[in-house]
Amino acid sequence: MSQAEDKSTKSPIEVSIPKAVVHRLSLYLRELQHLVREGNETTSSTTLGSRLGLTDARVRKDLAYFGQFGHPGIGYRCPELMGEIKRILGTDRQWQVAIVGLGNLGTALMGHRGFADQGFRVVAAFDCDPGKIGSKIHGIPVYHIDTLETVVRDARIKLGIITVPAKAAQTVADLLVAAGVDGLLNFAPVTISIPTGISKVGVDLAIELEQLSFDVVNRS
Amino acid sequence: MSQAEDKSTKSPIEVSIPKAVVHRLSLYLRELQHLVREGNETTSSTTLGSRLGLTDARVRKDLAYFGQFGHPGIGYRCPELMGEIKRILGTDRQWQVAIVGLGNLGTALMGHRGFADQGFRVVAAFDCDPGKIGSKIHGIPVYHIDTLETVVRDARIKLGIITVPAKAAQTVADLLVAAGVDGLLNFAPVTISIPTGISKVGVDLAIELEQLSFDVVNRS
DNA sequence: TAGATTGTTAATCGATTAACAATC
DNA sequence: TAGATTGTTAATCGATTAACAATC
Repeated sequence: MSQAEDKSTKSPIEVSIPKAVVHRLSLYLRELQHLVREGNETTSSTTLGSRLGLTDARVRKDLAYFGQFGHPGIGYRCPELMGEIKRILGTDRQWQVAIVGLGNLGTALMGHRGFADQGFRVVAAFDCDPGKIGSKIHGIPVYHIDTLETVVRDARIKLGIITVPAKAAQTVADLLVAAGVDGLLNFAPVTISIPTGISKVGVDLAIELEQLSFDVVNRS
Repeated sequence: MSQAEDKSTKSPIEVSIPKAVVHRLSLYLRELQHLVREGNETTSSTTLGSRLGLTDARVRKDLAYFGQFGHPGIGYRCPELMGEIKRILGTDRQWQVAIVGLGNLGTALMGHRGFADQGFRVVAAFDCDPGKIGSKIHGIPVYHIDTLETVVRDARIKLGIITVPAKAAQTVADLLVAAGVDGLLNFAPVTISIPTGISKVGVDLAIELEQLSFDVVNRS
């Protein structure tokens, strides 16, 4: 029964991966980037864990979901593990990203250094303010939202960032999906509906402050 | 032994509340705000849950951590429940907030509507660019970072938002803590260390995109 | 070899769901 | 009363931790 167990090749999704694990994968990647900058060639689950407030067992278990990346007695080689995590997260490639809604936040995100650093390139922005359309912000062209479908298709944009007011978010989501994007990052404080097969992540910055507020009020 | 069980008054922290529960509390609050805007006076755990992709049991269980807010046969009265959640989150009051680091993101957050809507008032901003100091952005005064301690104390600022580059984040965190803030919202992509008793929430926007990327690449 | 550290199994812990008596 | 919906208990499910043989 256990004749030809396929050990080395973990093909995409045999077991479904908990969201928390994927999130920590990003944390590991970020920490590895720091470690490399500090001149480390290898690291260990203990180091990685203690820097992030996790147990060493947790780190090893998380990575074990995806394969065997460590070396007993040695630890993990930083560049190697970084490569593996990027491959798993899908950031071993460049993603073309569109931003819709050029209020304060949308405009800021067009120039957000952290996106470029991790392989996300904002290549188009959309708004309906005639004063902005046709201009470039942070070197990125601003288009009228009516041209979204064409521009998104032509530029092979696969991820969309929604920074419009809450009441416009669903409409914009529908537009982006119709234009063929695969995933949406939604900053509007509403739950948007999307077809199955499309991915979605929601970020509500006020919620983060609320979590902080709770913590402050209820700490012992 | 079970004589004088204290049933009605759930005093702060008997059992420690899972983070996930507190996060959903914010989601409930947001959804209740929408429901009220749509003209609903009451709602149910089923409605609330299905709008957020949760089971009704989950909603009731989450709320039960904090008390009995519902009415059997009727459901939850929206304004009542909103009030309770705000009280639990600590957003039944106004918080004075400072932002440190006026790059793209910091500047944008100074005018972020969502913060004000939930009771967070950005009352001071700090940078070290002489071109910005003394000016007002979105009506908020910009100070030199050297004056942080005085300004933060005088304005009774209890929450700090860090939007400086990664390498400056720890220094800024130390400054804010020394000035007497109780909580930090950190947008720099590093783990910052803070004394016990101080609260911290970290947001790395690139991580959110990485989670999206993973989802897109690994969906079935 | 001795020391370090992995990947993985078993034991623990915690969170979620299902079910239902109690209540309006 | 009948229908709706709560708060809560018990059962299930999943994630975390501890421990350790295997390996460099």
